[in-house]
Amino acid sequence: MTAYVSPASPDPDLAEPRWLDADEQRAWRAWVYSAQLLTDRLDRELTHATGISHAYYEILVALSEEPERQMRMSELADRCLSSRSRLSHAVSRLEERGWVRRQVCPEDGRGQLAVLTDEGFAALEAAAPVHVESVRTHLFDQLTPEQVEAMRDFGETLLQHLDPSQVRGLD
Amino acid sequence: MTAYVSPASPDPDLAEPRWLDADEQRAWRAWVYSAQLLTDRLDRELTHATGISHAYYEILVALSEEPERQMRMSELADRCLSSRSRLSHAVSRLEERGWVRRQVCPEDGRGQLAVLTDEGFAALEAAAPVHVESVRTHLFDQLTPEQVEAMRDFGETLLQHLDPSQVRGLD
DNA sequence: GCGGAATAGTTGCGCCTTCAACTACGCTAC
DNA sequence: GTAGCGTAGTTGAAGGCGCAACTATTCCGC
Repeated sequence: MTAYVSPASPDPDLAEPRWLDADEQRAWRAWVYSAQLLTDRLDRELTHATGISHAYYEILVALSEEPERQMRMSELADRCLSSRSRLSHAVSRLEERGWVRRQVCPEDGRGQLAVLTDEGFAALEAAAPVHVESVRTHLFDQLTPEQVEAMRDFGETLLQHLDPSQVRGLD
Repeated sequence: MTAYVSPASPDPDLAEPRWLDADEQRAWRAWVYSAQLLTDRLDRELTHATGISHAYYEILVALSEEPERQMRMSELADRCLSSRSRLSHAVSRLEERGWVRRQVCPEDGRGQLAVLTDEGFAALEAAAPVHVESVRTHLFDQLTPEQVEAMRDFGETLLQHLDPSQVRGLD
């Protein structure tokens, strides 16, 4: 830890970069690669088997978990880690499929409610088994219980830093 | 483990879905959220500070690590977890910036070599400190050494399943 | 060598996402 | 009540990416 000490500057622009050592590099790359491969694989399998991308699937799931199967657009965007713009476009596409419908919010005339239709719920019910099987195959079946626990710990630690408000949504 | 046993069918389409229990659900969500938030954050910080997206950055890094700073298009695509099409598009953009140049491969007339230019290398050198600082701030600074080790273990396990050929590239 | 299959890479189209500009409504102060 | 500001959500243009179709070259059997 004393091999190289850069001046303790408060401004990262001026300080010597805190480069990764070989072990950190390896850990970092293992994470980047595995995370991208896993998300790509799950998205592709879901899309090809059901015609629903993971992004759209997440929207349907979020709505289905609400008591009335409806949500304010902004809440839905936050829940799905989506920008408002992105969600707006996505809901338009889902409306075209007849899976979601927009409705003005009674309490706030500016707001919109996204409502999951019965057709949307049926589409979700059809897609869910496909998705859970992918997640089992490519994630849980590959891991020991200890690794699953480590994954949870790791994920929650990061989540606490990156977006503490989402930690509450884990149940 | 005996509470619910579905018939052991070889065909996932016919078997009862292997739903996630509450703990698995929680671990899964923590991972999905944290992975997406982290990749989004890193990509955004890099893009805003340097004008280079993480996808483009990866291409420059891969080329810079080669002895001659050049690579066959297909090798580069594999290394960057990119489709050939995607890489071809990306290299065209990087060529427009003067950071990469295409060159026919002497050994194989079908092949192309992507070559990192001096300008491209300079752009990478300017961007690297920004990126490493983001990775430190949002990842390593948040984790204990044990969590880093668990992250590596987890990543390598998944990588071994999803794309064993990439395991060798970790160094 | 030559015909057919396989491989390397590119291209155009369409969908998705981002960004900035925009509309519409609500809230507060005066 | 109305001016001004903040919030909710939408829109259109521009760029990234996947897919399928395409060209060009090499490989292989004969």
